[in-house]
Amino acid sequence: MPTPAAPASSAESRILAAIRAIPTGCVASYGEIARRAGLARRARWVARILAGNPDPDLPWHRVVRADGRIAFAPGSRGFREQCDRLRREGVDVDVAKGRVRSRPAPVDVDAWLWGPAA
DNA sequence: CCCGTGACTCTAC
DNA sequence: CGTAGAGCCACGG
Repeated sequence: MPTPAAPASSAESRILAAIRAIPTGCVASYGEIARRAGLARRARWVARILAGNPDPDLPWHRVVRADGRIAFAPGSRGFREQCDRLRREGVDVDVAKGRVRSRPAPVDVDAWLWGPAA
């Protein structure tokens, strides 16, 4: 066998790579990550992978819903940690709404990524 | 094999 | 800008 820590599948590893590719201070949606990994319509799968992801270095906090909302339940531990991590990176987060506040989503950008407020 | 579940998304109202 | 409903997909019982 190659390595005991080998990825479960190439698809999964592509998803993880897409998440790691999100620049600091930016966020991307589950669906966009899936799309980038060549797996359209697999947003829920991305979520499932994140839920079981053991890698502490993975920037999971940069992944949010398509509308910018935090996927965790408001007030939950994951919710607070994600808000906190994003804010530390300079992302403008509306904690009350549980949503990333940013400039209007650019439709023409190849990467559906929101930057920190220019 | 059917059914319920979930860190989702899109369309309608 | 907010809620409601249906669609979607992988997974476990």
